[in-house]
Amino acid sequence: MKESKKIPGEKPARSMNFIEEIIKEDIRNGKNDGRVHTRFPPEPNGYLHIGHAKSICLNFGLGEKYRGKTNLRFDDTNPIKEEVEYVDSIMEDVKWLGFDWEDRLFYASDYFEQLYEYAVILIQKGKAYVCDMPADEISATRGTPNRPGKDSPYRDRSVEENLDLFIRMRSGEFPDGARVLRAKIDMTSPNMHMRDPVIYRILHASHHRTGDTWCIYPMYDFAHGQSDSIEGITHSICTLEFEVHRPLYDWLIREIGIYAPRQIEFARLNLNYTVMSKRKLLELVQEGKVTGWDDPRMPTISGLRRRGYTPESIRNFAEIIGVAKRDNVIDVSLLEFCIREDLNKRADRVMGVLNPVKVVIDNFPEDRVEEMEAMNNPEDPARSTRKVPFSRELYIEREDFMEDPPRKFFRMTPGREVRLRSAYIVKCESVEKDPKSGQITVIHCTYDPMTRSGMPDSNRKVKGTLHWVSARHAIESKVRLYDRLFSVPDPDNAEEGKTFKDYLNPDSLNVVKGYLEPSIREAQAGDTFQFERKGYFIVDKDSRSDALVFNRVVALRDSWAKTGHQK
RNA sequence: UGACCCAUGGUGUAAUGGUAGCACAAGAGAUUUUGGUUCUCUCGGUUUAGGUUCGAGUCCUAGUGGGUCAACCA
Repeated sequence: MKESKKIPGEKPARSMNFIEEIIKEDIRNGKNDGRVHTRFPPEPNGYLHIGHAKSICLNFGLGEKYRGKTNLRFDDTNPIKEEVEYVDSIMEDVKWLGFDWEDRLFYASDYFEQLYEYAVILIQKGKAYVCDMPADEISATRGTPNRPGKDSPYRDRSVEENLDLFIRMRSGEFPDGARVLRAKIDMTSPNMHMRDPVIYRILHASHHRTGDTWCIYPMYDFAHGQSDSIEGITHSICTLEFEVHRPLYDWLIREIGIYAPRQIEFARLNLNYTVMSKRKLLELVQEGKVTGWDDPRMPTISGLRRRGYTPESIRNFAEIIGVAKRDNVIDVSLLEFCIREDLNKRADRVMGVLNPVKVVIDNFPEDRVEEMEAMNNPEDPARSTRKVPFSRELYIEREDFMEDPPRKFFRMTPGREVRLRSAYIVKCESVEKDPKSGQITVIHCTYDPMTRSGMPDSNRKVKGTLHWVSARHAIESKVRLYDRLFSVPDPDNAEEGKTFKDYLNPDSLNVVKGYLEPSIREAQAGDTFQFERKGYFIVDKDSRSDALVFNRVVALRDSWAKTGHQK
């Protein structure tokens, strides 16, 4: 049966992923009156990363696509790990990605009273009991995936006793760990999560929102599904590892007798050459392996933002990688493709030399300065042009000159003409070297005055075009060249005796001095540029108008370097 | 000695019993005042064995491989 009936708001561009299929089917069947309501439920115990971005784009994207709603809900049931700093950063990141939860900002802690009442319902139904065993005993009697667990000796307490004990747990009568509330399900279930899971624990800890109001806190399993239910979530989308929780999710909602959302699991994003666990990212931050959660090498959203990734590029990335149930490792080159594609259209071009060697145009008058007109973005002529000063002494990239070049080297070499971008065609006549090191100190050239850009002779065919900057007009600035944080594709998979940190790339950051054309002076933090022939760069927040700081977002594709001729 | 989930080019992801397609990566060429961009082309895939069917990537069974589950974390 092939029905090609379009659901309003649906884009025909891409085929549907399995979650969209499910939603489409639910809409067709009139489930939830055709309503679609999702949520993004982070725990505020760390910064969001690109994997969360996938989930955010999925959940909010579904909301947009099916004209539904998406809530932002903090899953804040563990006061020991959670902090306001994280709440703030998460909201900033979701907003920055371009999503809007409107008036639907929620916290699981908003529901603590309701959740408590749900627990009481369970107790009254004889479906939950207070267990006095210490944590290690509960663990020991839970069995293993292969072996069934054993009933707790407290399993058959009366409803009255359970109620009394639970009330006293709440009132603070017992110390941490003294008792827990457990769901009474089945200690022999093949699913460990159904073996009388703990649903409330005693924690005399101050909560970032509820303060000291509570000393018992619900566990994830007892908070998440019920919160979904309270908010009227129709499709509760989470990652694969929660698949085994789904029977418990459904059981609790059924036993409490409340609206039942549907949990759907998808495969989380993995990226090569990085790590994606909050714990490991936290470790890198705490041990100073990076400068912070927003270090431009981090896969965090704040890190990518500081690196120069745009929200559009990340959303497009999330779209391109798709959504499925099989484990996946995405190649970082796909992420890089997405940002290059985006920045190619929007970043203005500018010339900057990162590893300079001096060029003297011997037949160019010493005191003359010419203003060259350069296009800001050849992809978009509407972006107009700018002036770039040209003078007798220039810098070019040291690797753009070779005295004794390999074949197919199109750049400057003695006796051969090359074009200086937006300026003149020049020819290298001689070089000066440091007698000790043999390193080239000055390249002497002559220029052809008839080949200024725009003149007829400038149409002459020359092999190479080089970027340059007038030495005396150059603006010196700090340029941070970033590379991948890890030197191996799968740092999580450390060999015996090593940890992921043993695979940190020692060359992930290389700070150099850049000599940039003067038009860059106006650049503001957050502005992105293409340094022609080099890559995309963003003005960092550390930048000041008299001391510019750039981060390299990503280098340009370099098909010359790939041939292996280089160096 | 378990339960559950997953299996399509190098990496992702489509194909909803009827021509295995797309993107990235890789390679070749064209264009180019960025060795960028753009354009063209090439390479390369259904985990195995059975079964159902006129027809199977798709359905069934078994195997193999991978993943998840034994916090009072989420």
